[in-house]
Amino acid sequence: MFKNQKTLAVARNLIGKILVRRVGKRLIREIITETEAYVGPHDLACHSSRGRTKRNEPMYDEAGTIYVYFTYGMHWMLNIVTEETGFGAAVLIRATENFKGPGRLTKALKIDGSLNAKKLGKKSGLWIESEDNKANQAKKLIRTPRIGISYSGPIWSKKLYRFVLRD
DNA sequence: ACCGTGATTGAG
DNA sequence: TCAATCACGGTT
Repeated sequence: MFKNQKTLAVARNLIGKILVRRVGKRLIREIITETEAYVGPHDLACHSSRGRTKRNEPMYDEAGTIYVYFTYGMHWMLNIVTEETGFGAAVLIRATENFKGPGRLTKALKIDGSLNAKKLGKKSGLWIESEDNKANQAKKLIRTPRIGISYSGPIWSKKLYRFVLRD
């Protein structure tokens, strides 16, 4: 699903799907309720817009790669890489049903830099359940501008690239 | 509205 | 080197 769709479509379609995290023997299953699309190097809010750096290197790997980075001295952000290898686009998972906010989500699911650049799947212990669920079939989406990216200027900061599942 | 917190970045 | 910034969250 990450390879064959545009980043915006991936962001939209991830809403309502189930994010699964293995921590020890336990599986945490969470319905994704909020995502944001970072659509490529032309998108001034996207990390790839300023070229390849050590931090954003995983964004240039194949679709389905996990891109986790640390910000504000405290928080890990979880992204899934999209589009063609070498392009530099991703979807930020901002929240699930029980964990609102990207920093709280990663904390709850024990997601940190050790997952960076790994692939979604059983091996890494983080994946998306392929089956749709009821919430996905009946999903009612709201689109808004992305959060916390005012630095990207008047055009990109206004794009409706954030998707939220209506409560 | 303000600030903690520390890695990352780009400028010098 | 170094200062500014930051895809946040908790508190005032």
